[in-house]
Amino acid sequence: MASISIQKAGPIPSEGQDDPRGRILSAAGREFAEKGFEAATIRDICTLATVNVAAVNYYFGDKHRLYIESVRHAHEERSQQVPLPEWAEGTQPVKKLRDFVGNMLQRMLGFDHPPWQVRLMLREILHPTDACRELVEDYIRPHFTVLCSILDELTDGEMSPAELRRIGLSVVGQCFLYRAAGDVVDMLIPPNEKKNLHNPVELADYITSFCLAALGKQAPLSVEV
Amino acid sequence: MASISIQKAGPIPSEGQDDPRGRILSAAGREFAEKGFEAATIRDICTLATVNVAAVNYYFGDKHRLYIESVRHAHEERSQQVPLPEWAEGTQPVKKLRDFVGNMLQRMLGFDHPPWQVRLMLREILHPTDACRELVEDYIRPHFTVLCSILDELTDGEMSPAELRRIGLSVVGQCFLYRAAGDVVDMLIPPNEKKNLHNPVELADYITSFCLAALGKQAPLSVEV
DNA sequence: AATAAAGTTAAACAGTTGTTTCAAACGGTG
DNA sequence: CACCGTTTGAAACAACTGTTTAACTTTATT
Repeated sequence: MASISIQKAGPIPSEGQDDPRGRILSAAGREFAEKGFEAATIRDICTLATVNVAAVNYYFGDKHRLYIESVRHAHEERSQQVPLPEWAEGTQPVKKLRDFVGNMLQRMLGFDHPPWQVRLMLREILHPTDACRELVEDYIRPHFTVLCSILDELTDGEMSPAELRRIGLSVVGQCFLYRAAGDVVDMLIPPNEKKNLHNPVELADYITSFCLAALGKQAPLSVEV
Repeated sequence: MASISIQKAGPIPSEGQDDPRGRILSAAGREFAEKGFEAATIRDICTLATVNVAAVNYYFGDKHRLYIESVRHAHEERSQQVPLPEWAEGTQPVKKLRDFVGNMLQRMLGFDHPPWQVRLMLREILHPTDACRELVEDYIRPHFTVLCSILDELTDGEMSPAELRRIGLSVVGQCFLYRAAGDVVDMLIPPNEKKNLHNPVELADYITSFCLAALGKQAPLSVEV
C-alpha cells in the first residue's frame, strides 16, 4: 500500500549526501523549475537523482505530493541562502529601504543566474497550485511585511496600512519585472546597457532612488519645469 | 506526407464563423493559455473546436506550429481589441502618460477578468519559446517605444535613451506585477482593499502619480521632513 | 544466527499522448 | 453524371506517461 510510505513521509529526515529522499527533492526541484509540473517526468527526475522510478512512490506517494514538497524545500533552502538583513537599532529607514531592495534583487536575480529554487517559486507565483498558500504565508508575506514597516518608518506614520501596501507593491513590481520577464527585458534594451544599468547593484540604487523621490525623501530624478 | 499541408498552411485564410482553421486557432489559444503547451492536449482542443483530431495535422502540421500560430493570432487580436490611444497635437505629456498607463492596465487586466489572449502572451513572456521574438517585435516593443517617447517629452529631453528605458521599465513593472502575480497580490491585501485601491482605474491614477512624483513633475506622495 | 522490517530493483501495467493512415464525404468543373 | 482535388472521419499506431507489482538485497533487532 502506498499509504504506508505516506504516513512516514520519508524514513530519515537527515540530509546526508547519499540520502535518496534529499536527492530526489533536489532533482525534482530543478526539473519542475525548468519544465513545469506536467512536462517534468518522474523518470527524468529519478535518472537525475540516480534512484529507481519506484522511489518517488515510496518516499512521496505520487508526483503531486513530490511537487508540493519540492516547493516547500525550495523556499526553505532559499530562505537561509539569502536571509533578510538585520539592522542595528536606530538605522535610518532610507538605508533600510536600500538594503531591502538590494536584498530582494539579490534573492530574485542571484549573483550570476538565478538558482532553481527561485525559478520554481516563480512558477508557483505565476500559476498558483496547492503549494502557493504555504509559499505566500511562510516566505512572501513575511518579506512584504518587513517592506511595509520600513515604508511606515520612512513616511513617519503618515500613510495608512493600505497606502503602505500599495507603495510596497510599487517597489516589488519594479524588481519583479526583471525576474519574471527578464528575457523580454533583455530583448528591449541593448546588451551593453544591461551590464551598465540593469545589473542587481545598479538596479538597487536606481529603484530605491526612484521610490524615495516619489515619496519626497530625496530630490526627484528630473528637475522641475 | 505532412509537408503537403504545411506548404499550404490552411486552404482558405478567411475568418468565417464555420471556418475550421479559425475555430482550432481560437480553441487552441484558450487551452494553451490556461494549461500551457505541454498540458494542453490536441484532443481537448479539437473537442472544443468541434473538429476531428486529424484537423490539427491537416491545417497546421503539428502541435508546435499550432502553438506558434496561436500566439501570433492572440497578439494580433489583442492589438485591435485594445489599440493604443491617439493624442491630438500638443497634448500634455502628463495626460499622455496617464492615458498610456490606463491603457496598459486595461490591456493587461481587462475590464472583468483578463482574456485568454493576454494570458497566452504572458506565458510566452515568462517562459519564452520560438514565438517570443515575434511577440516582442510586433507587440511589446512598439508599445514600449511609445512609453519611452512620452517619458522623453515629459522630461524635456534631459534624460538619455538608456535612462528613459529604465524609467519605462519602472512604469511597466508596477503594472506587470498585478497581471503576472495577481493571485499572490490578492493574498497579500485584504479583499475590500482590492476593490477600492487596486482596480484598474484607481491603479492607473496611483501609478501615474507615483512616477510623476519620482520625476519631479508632481508633488511627492508624502510631505518632506 | 534467525526473523522482520526497510530499502531497492527491474519489469510490467493501464492510460494518454501526438501523429498517421486510409477510406468516406464534399463541392465545384468538364 | 463522372471526375477531381480538398476536406473530414473513425480507427490505429508507436511512444511515453504515472503508477504498481513482486522479487530481491540490505539493515536492524531479537
